[in-house]
Amino acid sequence: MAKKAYLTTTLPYVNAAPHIGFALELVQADAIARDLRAQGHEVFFNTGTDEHGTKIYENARAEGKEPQAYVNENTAHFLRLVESLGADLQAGRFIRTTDEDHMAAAQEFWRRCDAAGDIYKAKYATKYCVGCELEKTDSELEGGKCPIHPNLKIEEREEENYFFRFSKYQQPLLELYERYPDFVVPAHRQTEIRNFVADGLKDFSISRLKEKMPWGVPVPGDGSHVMYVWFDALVNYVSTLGWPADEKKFSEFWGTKEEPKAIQLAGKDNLRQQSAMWQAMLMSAGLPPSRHILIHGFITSGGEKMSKSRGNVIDPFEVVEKYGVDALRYWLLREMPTFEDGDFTWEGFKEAYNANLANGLGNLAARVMKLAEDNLSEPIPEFEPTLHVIHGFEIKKAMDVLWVRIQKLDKKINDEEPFKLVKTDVEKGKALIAELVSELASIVRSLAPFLPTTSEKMSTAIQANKKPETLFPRIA
RNA sequence: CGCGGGGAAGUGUACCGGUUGCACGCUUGGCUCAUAACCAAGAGGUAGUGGGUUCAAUUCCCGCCCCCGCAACCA
Repeated sequence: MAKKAYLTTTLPYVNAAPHIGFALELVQADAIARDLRAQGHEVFFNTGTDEHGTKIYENARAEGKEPQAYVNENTAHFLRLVESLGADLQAGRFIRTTDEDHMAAAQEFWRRCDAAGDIYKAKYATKYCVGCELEKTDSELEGGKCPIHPNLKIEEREEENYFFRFSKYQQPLLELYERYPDFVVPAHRQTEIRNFVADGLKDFSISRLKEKMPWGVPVPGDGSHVMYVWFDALVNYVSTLGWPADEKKFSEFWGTKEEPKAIQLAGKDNLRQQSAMWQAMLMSAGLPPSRHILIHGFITSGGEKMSKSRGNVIDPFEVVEKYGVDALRYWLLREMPTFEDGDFTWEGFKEAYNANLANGLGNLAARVMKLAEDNLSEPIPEFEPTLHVIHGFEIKKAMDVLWVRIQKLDKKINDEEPFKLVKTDVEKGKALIAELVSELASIVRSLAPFLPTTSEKMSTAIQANKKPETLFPRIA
């Protein structure tokens, strides 16, 4: 029986168009999933969309739409992104937090936390701007005033909310980090979260009054509240596996308390939710923790945060349309540091594309296969089996190794001049060319987790002993 | 206030205390199988800043400046 593995992205909130940052997370997850498959694992790949909450409710109303219709439209864009990036959903799921089974699972999850004594009602103070007719968070206020209505006083309002006993899990969380020093990757993120937890935890609110915001999962046993959006959203990581109904599937992929297996990806802004809050929720519900939380950085654009007002937003679809999926995948996986921030500019993208895809990989494939096509009478016998190439989730480093091999192969051709050798010593020349092709084949195999489409094309060319169509035309 | 990360050739990055390495870009030379590609050589950095420890610091310690994330309800 194949070993089972589980991998998930966070679920993007569908109140805006898909962001290139989510493309990064998806592609990283997909590369790791493919690498795990190359190791013989059966991988459950999860991604999807987060569809409840205030922002969505308001946006839908602003557009005069029913919330469900609104999220249906927006989710379609995310689904299209997943498909156009070549993320491999076979034996996985694109989950939506409005899916029936997920909502039922969220309610069951709530019941278990409640049964564990971790949910209680308390007063919750909110800050309300009469001008906006909205509740405001501290980070939305400037000097205690609403930046849009600085003349109006912020009103303090109180309401009853359900709270989750986060504070109870301080010690268990610290033990979890102790037990798995590589729980959060990279290590400095684990340091960060450990310090945060060690500083003390405050219980957090997990519901909203339904009369104010009905767009959420109903709280079990209390018709006047809905779950606060991310309590419901986090549960997707287990509901996607059919939890609570399918115990077997759940424990096979998610793992057990003795052997947790789930690998989660998230951006650095999500460290706390994934590696502390969600883990505490799992403990409360009596479920095994995750095994790894992989934290990636942010993509800036021209050195600045992407934002509509700055007009520097990079649209992942545009990159794919212009240069192809693998060009974008390449940039995200190798030009972007795996765990740190990276900067996208079109000039930088083009430079990297020309240097490494057109001149590097593409040109090498062309020169080797031209030699093969002209001089070998048949394809090389067999490919060597694929070895998995990503170690410690260091995607960029794994790719760097491949590009060193590309460089070496180019050098070998220059040094040993097979194009001359075939003219002076046919047999030796052919043997050398066959050697070059098999090294290319080996590189191609290792490339599959990162650039699956290109790997496929090159592999076809090698098996046919034909020079492939231009893989990556140079960008002028 | 606090927690975490980072400041190095034009740009992006690696490293253990002991002549700063790599990639892209640039200059020159070589080759012609290849996508004006490939290979070689070269130019280019007082490693944010001020102290300290040391025979010796980019690498360790302290102060300061600047950038990023978190700062608890903002997916």
